[in-house]
Amino acid sequence: MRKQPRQARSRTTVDAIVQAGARILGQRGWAGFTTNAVAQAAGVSIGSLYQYFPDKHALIDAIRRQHLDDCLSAVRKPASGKSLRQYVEALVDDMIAVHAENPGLHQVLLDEVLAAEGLRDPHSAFEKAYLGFHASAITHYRGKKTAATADALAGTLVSDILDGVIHNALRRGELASAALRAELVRILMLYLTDVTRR
Amino acid sequence: MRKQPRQARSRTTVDAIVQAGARILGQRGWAGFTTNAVAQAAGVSIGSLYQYFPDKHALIDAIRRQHLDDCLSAVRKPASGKSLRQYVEALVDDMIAVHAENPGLHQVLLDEVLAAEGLRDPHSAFEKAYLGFHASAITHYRGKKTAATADALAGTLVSDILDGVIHNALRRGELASAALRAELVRILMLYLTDVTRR
Amino acid sequence: MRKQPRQARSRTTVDAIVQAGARILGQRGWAGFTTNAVAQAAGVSIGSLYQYFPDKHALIDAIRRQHLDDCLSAVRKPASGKSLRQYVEALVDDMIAVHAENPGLHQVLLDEVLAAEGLRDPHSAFEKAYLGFHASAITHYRGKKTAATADALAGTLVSDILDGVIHNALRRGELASAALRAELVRILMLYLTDVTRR
Amino acid sequence: MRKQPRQARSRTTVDAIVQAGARILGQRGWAGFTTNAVAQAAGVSIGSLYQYFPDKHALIDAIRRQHLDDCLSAVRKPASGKSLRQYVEALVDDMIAVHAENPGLHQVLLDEVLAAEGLRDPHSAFEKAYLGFHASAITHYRGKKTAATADALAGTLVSDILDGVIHNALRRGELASAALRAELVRILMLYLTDVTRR
DNA sequence: GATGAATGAGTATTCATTCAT
DNA sequence: CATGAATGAATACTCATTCAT
Repeated sequence: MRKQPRQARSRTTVDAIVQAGARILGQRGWAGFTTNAVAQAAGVSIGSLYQYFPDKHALIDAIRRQHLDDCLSAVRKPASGKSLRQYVEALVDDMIAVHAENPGLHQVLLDEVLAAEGLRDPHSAFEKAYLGFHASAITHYRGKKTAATADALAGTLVSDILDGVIHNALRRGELASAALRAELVRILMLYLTDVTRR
Repeated sequence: MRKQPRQARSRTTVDAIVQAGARILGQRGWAGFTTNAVAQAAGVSIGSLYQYFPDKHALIDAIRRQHLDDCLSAVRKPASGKSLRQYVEALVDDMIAVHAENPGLHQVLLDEVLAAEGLRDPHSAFEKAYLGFHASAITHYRGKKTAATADALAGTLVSDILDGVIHNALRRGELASAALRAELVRILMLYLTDVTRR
Repeated sequence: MRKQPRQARSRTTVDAIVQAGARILGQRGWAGFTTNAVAQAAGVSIGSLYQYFPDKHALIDAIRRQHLDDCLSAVRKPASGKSLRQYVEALVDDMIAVHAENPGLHQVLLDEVLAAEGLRDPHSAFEKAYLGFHASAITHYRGKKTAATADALAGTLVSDILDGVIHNALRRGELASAALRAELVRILMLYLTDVTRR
Repeated sequence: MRKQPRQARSRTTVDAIVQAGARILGQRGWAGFTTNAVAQAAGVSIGSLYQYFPDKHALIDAIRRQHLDDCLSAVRKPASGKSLRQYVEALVDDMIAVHAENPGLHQVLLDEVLAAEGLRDPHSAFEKAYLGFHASAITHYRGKKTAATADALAGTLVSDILDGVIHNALRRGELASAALRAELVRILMLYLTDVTRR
């Protein structure tokens, strides 16, 4: 960001811009996401937008950062005290909930923005943290001996399966399907049971 | 297409345009995909491009059509005569192979183009055919009693798992990983064994 | 024209092009008048069109020449043997008839083409001939003493009045109005009676 | 217009664009009237032009609107207090004056723009107002009984005669001719005297 | 701090014209 | 003679970004 908002007033402005940006991105997609449109939707002049964000890129980053934080909190919940089934069900339900909230935004951020912006950075701090949480949950259920590499791999698979299934369900408008939710739980149970038993 | 190429010469031109378009889309992404850039990369004047494609959209369509045909042929292979394990291994290997060929293009076509073009049609003829092949393979391994709905759901899950895992591996540059390939086979075996036994 | 059509076959081609051009100009206006469109409408390749007409300009010229010849024949009819009223009525009726025939073409040729092409040459052979016929008719009705300058001026006025009234009636779609025809006759009678009496 | 100019600065810009547009249209005709040319002539960037006019069409409209207002004011002068001769002379002189001012613009707006833009709307508010003024002046001179239809027709004829004669004089570069002016007055006097006496 | 007018490089698209076959 | 594929200059229009007020 170009300048840190010091007064409460500008704090509000920045928030308005980020929120308006998220809304526009979700509703109109990448093509409709223009800085002028965002500024107008935020009820702010284009000049003000550029006072806080040096360029379009920075604005996208801010939107994504906020979005990823929301996602992260869905997998950050500790596994301890839950059975494997309870953990998997909570995980699936939380991920579905996060994506159901603002479907458009999720899709665009993952689909368009990453690619369009050339920010496909697969080793971002976020992704590391994200996959790390999955891995440590698996380690937790394994019990005796540690198998860090195997758990990391399994965590990645779990994440990718969730991503693939939810993402495509979103595309097909079937995210609310109970059958799909049950099948997703079943697959992850089969896989994680097998992994933690090995 | 605006006009059918009659002479061999123009057939060549059209092919060159589509190929150049696919290359540019894969390498520079949606943002770098301009009609002028494609024409230049194809070694053709911009006028020639518009002689065959009425607009940018039509060119994208042609590129996608060709790409989807390639994808489809990976799952069209009959399951009969193979054990479930053989089928799954072939499926995984074929899908990985198709995506390894021109990584960028796949990602862009799935990620950006669908969204940017507003063509997120989840009920396209292609998708129906694609999911249909998965479902019928599952039916094949089930044996006795038919369970069309369940097989369709399972087929969708298989497709989405493959998509999620391969897609993200592509992003991380780990598509060639043997460990990942093995894990993918394992998951699908676990799932399909369970499904066909039920 | 680039080359004189010698064989009957090419004579036909040239005619087809000119007719197709007139049709397109009348129907689609100046904006829709493209060389490719004319060639296609004429059932001829664009290459053939350029074999006979060096450029678009030459094609327009040919169309106009033909059209002006049609117009000219409406005022070329001799005045002798008719009363002034008979002459005026014939003149008005002929002019209306010529314009009613292919309304679009007339309008475009006068309105768009002249200006668009920079061919506003007010001293063209055609215009001289055209105004000359008007003037000599007036001289015919004057009787005794000649007044060449005055007759030329009056001829011009008659021509311009006809042009203005018919042209605007065409625009308003009221060319068939009997009231308008009567009023036009009345004006010209009033004027010419006054002129030839002076 | 796309956006209302709020600051004085942008008011100036809009005026400059409209004036430059009128100048270019008059001098170079429809063909030379490109948005880039207008912007350059106005000493303004092409972006600024599009900030106020959504497209070329809107710019033309603005130019025409201004022009028609000028024309209208020439026939809006009340007839009361003048003799018929005085009225006709004033009318002819005003119309000639209006057209002499920026000859090219008038011609292009009437000839090319109307046709090229498909705006040949013969029942525009402007035309109605315009013809209405002519008609009411005639009614004024008629005296006793009203004859609305006849006066409307006569008004149309007066307008068309003026249009035809002035328009063609402009084409021939003879708009300043005193002889022509006298002849025009004579015709209108003959006609209106006859009409109002009936 | 906020505003919005101004900028101009860049994009899709058209169409008159040429020339190899 | 005829064809139509190829050309590319030109045009309308967008949008990220700057800066005077």
